[in-house]
Amino acid sequence: MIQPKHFFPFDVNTREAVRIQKDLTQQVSFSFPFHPQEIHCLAGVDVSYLKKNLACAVIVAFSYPELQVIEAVHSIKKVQFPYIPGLLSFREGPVVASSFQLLKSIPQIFFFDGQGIAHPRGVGLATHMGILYNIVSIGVAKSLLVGQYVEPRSRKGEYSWIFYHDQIIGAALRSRKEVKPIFVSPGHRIDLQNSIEWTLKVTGKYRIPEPTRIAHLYADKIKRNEVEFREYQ
DNA sequence: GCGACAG
DNA sequence: ATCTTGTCGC
Repeated sequence: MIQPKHFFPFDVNTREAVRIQKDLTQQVSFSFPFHPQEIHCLAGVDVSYLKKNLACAVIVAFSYPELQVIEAVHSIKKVQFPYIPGLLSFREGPVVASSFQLLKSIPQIFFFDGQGIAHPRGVGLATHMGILYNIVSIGVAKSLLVGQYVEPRSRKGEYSWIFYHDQIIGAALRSRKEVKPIFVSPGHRIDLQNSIEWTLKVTGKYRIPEPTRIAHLYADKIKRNEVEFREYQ
């Protein structure tokens, strides 16, 4: 299984959380460790809520390029941290960590529902988890947290940079024609250009890339107790 | 002080 | 994130 460098920090307050992020931001890497040809397994991570403070983290692993589901795991856990823009990982990180313990596959790229480095301190959920597990991660958010961008052209695949403090931190990517863009930024061990390219490679006819979209659908099944207990592979 | 603000 | 059906439009 994929082991974290250390256990996810818990019982931290806002000040400590910010301190941790400022420390983590210096550990981000942008060098992709794989040859495009050797990518055969990807994953999508999504967190939803069964009740006000009862979260469910889903991780779905896919074969690439077929994008067939190889494995799907989930864990349910009470969240102990409030939702504060910029500190999402301290709220959802613990549940995601629980799901990681159940994952047997070893995805080479993880897509997260949230920001990568397009964050006030450069450490969004994707980046934080990426560093903690030393995995390749990409942040794919449905809305912007920080920065400014000009509307990208309407064709699928078009994108514009997201600027923050005169720095390019991500891209507003048109994942589907005529539809609101998604906000892509490197999580860890990957650069922006590759983040955009890989996101497009796993994007079909929907605005949300398949990994994250399917993970979200699994969460819906769980809410309706329609979880399939079939063992994958 | 005011407004912004991932999921 | 979540509460929620049909409906307008490319």
